[in-house]
Amino acid sequence: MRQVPEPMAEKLAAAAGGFASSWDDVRIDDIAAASGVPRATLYYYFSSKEEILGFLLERVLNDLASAVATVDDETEPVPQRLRAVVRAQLAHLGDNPALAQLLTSNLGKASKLPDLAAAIDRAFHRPVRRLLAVGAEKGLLRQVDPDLAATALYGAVTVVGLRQLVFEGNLDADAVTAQLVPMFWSGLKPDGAL
Amino acid sequence: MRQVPEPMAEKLAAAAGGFASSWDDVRIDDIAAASGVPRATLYYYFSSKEEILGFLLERVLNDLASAVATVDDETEPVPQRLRAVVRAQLAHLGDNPALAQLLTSNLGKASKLPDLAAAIDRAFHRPVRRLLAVGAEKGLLRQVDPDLAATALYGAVTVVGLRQLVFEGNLDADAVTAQLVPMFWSGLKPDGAL
Amino acid sequence: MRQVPEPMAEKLAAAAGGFASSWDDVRIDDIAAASGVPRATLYYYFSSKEEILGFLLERVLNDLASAVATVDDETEPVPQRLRAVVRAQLAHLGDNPALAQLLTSNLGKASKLPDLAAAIDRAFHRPVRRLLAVGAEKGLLRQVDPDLAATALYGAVTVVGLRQLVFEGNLDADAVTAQLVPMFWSGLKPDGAL
Amino acid sequence: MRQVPEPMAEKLAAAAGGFASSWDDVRIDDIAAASGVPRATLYYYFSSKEEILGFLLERVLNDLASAVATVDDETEPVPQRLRAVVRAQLAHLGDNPALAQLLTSNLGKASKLPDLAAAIDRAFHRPVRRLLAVGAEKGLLRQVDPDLAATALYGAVTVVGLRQLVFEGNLDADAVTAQLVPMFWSGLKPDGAL
DNA sequence: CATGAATGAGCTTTCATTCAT
DNA sequence: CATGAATGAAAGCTCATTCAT
Repeated sequence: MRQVPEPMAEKLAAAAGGFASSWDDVRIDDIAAASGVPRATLYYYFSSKEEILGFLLERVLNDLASAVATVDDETEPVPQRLRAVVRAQLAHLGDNPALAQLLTSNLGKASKLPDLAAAIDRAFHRPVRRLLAVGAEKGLLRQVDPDLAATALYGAVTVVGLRQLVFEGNLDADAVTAQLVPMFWSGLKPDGAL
Repeated sequence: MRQVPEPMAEKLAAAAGGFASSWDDVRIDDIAAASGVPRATLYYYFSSKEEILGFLLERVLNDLASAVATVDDETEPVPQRLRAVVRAQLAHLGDNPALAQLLTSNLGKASKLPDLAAAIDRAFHRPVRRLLAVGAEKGLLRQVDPDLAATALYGAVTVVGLRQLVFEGNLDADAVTAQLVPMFWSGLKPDGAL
Repeated sequence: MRQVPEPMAEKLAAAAGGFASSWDDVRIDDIAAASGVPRATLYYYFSSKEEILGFLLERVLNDLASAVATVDDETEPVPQRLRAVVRAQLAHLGDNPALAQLLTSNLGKASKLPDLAAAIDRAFHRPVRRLLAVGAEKGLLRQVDPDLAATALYGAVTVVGLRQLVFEGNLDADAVTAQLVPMFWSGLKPDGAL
Repeated sequence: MRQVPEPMAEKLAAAAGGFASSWDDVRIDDIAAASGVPRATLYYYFSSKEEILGFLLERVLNDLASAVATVDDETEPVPQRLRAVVRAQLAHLGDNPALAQLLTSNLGKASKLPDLAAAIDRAFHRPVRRLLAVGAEKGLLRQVDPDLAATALYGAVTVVGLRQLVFEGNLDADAVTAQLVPMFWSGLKPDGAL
């Protein structure tokens, strides 16, 4: 894969907005037409259609990782940080609905896109995992396996987010955060129960 | 779609074990070869490849719905019922790893398989949603949007379950339940905190 | 490669008449159009374009081998037999000009068509080699390496034959035989010379 | 076609050593990589890929023509001259195995490379044809059509030579000459026969 | 009811070639 | 003079699907 010129990367990312469905249903011709980049030029920069998908997904995941890093203020208390991270992830889903669906619809291809798993980890799991580890260390939260808990949060956040997008058409990050975070923070049990 | 003879349905379900990857990467020939059902015969029963996927997924989801219904003892207290339902879902994932991955990898096709969304709802969302509604009604748990909470649980359960399957190769339903359910029940906050 | 139905084999052989040039300049579409066999059907029977070439060439070489076997009367004296064999080869070239050129133009692909070398041996080299071996054994001709001599005859016959086809447009097997065989039989030296 | 700088010509000729197979299987990129001449630079000097082939083949044929002219001592008797010419042709084949194969594998393109036929004539046919004409004129050899005989010799020499190269890996020009020339000079008939 | 044979439609990919620098 | 970047124009091939038996 050659170094992709930034204007072209942007054209592709913009075009990806139209590829909500399964990547296999998207033809190279569609990508070429939607992005304005000639088919053969795509193959000059990418060596396969799959590599284009990988490029798009990694790009959006890197964006998310940056966004999360930006909002995560280490001077804040852990609960607020957790809320901020989740909110950033939801907001990002809401801002990139098509790419988010593309990501979810193509997790099956993750094995063929080895870097993808790492990018998902960087964008979703790692920030949460670290937060949980720090919190647990300081006694600021219950002892849980940070890995499993981070995965559970990832699943909950993405699935809830996508569901909103699919059924509502848009995603109000604040509203969803307001529901989701307390559920994770305080649990389902009624106040006062064990 | 004609009524599929049960022996053939079982052959297909068994063969599906090999189709972990994206459904589009599976050729009709592969299905025919793996199941022993001649290609043209598949077309006698199904009208398209997609219909085969739908059949397989609905079948496994109906299994799950039954399993969940079986373990959900309405005479038990809500927390135990929640635990039993989650455990049944995880156990089912562990027993049908390939189909579980097939399901997750092909959520993107859900729009083309309208019955699929309903089957997922029956198997995953509805039992939890009802439990949460009942619990909330009786004041047995915190007020949460049952729909959103059920979705969050669905996401957490399936993503954690698949992650175990992919990384560990198998899924210990009891162990994962023991971690996941308290996390949802009591939340992440340390005992005594608000 | 599936068993090719005879009608289709004939359509292909007939169509090959138009493919005098390099095989690489012939597109699958051309073959489909010229033979009336749909492109996809060609791929049902052959697994690659190269396999089609191999099929055509082996077919014509098998024809030639049969023709040679038919005219080679073992009760005749060796010189007459040699003449008959060479004449049959030239006549065959003349009857299948396009395939003959295809054969010669694609010797470079022989390495990829392993059976081709064997078919050439059966059709051209072996009959001559045997004749030379028999003749030499009986003292009916000069001691020569039968292998090399057969190769030399093969080269002379095919190159002369093709040259006639290219420059004259047709090939008079009798006339060419009448020139070529004495040259090989009596040599270039003048009568009486050493 | 621009005047090709000699260093580049040599690089190309050297690189051609790797292109034994059909010219169509050689990509411009391969030529660029093997010769070290950038792809676009090739297009600065040649106007098409075919022109590169033509250049290479004419170059080697001109070499051969020179070599033949050098060894053909007009003061020698015809038989010795014939032997010397054939030996020179075989030696040249042995010294340029890849280009020799390239030439033979691409005779089918001769029609598109009009100069090629002329170059083959100069290198292979003409010297022999002239010798035969001179010999016949002086009664030094049997009356044969010089054109046909020269073609037969060309076919025999090149096919035998290439066969040696392919099967033995190298070509002992003296040994092959020692077998081939007597066969052409004295024929296959046993001494004393008609 | 089941199937082997056949095919239309369309895919990804390749590669010779051009051109701005 | 020389070249990296870019692309138009196919090419080979695949595969879901149909159909005669």
